[in-house]
This record gives sequence, C-alpha cells and structure tokens, in this order.
Amino acid sequence: MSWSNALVKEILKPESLIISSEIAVVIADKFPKARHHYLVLPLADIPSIFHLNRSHLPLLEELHLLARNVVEVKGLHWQDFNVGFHAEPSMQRLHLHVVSRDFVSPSLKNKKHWNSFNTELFVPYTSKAFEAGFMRQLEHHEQTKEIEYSG
DNA sequence: GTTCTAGAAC
DNA sequence: GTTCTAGAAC
Repeated sequence: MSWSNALVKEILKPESLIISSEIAVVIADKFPKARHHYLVLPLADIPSIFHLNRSHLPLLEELHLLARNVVEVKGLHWQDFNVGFHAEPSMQRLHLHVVSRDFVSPSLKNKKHWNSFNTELFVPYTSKAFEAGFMRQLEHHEQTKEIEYSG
C-alpha cells in the first residue's frame, strides 16, 4: 500500500472518525493547512472527483451536510471555512476539504499549499453553482478528458 | 500527500 | 548567504 492510500486506511480506524453517517465519515487532516482542517469522505470506493456523475448528487449533499455538522460540533463558524475539492487530487478516495480561512499552520509550508485552497485549484462546493457548473464540467471532462475551471 | 536535497535564483 | 524550485523516494 502506497502513500496515496493513506486516507482509505485512515477511515478504517474508528478512533479517527470525528463524526460519521451510514455512508460518509469526517476525519481530521493529518497535515492541517489551517487551524481547523477536516476531510469528509464517502465509505463507497469513489477514487476521486473524476469518478463523479449526476447519480452521486445525493451523496455529495450528504458530504456537505457532514461538513456543516463537523463545524457545528466543533463550535466553529461556517462562514470562516472554505469547503470544496482539490482540482488536482493526489490521494485516493474522494475527499471534501473543510478548512478554516486563517491558513495558520506549521504544515502550510509552501506556495503550492496555499494555492491549492485559494486559486482555481480549489473547487468550492457552493450548492447550486457546484451542481450546475461543476457537474457539467465533469461530464464535459468525460467527453474530452480535459477540464477547464472557468468558475 | 510529505520529506529530503541539489542546483538555480535571488 | 538565503530562498526557491523541481525531482526522487525501491
């Protein structure tokens, strides 16, 4: 098992789960890029955003609900967070980032780290905009094998 | 994804 | 001299 499967392995440990439902879980990012950084992952074996289609919309809503729940459970403020996916994911298993906007952390070490959450490399989950725009782009991706994030 | 580091850039 | 960048990691 290589490093790219670390998340898949992590969510098998009950002690790692902050909150969970029947189809998804929330864990703390092992290398947080801000004071608060959580990951929401489906239990289903979905490797990445590039494996999503419209049939996954209910699952995505569940991930978003758990994102809101973990912020509430931690007594934090939803408006202080960036919630979305990396456009160029490295780790196996789809994971929704829930990261506080302070970006104060020893693990935030270089420009690439910051860019991955603050440029077009970050694909925000913004409900309708996400569903209508990003999902269409995903379908486009399936056709062309190339994605353009126009926002 | 992180760590390490040689060579480049400043 | 210090910072930045890019590539290897068996």
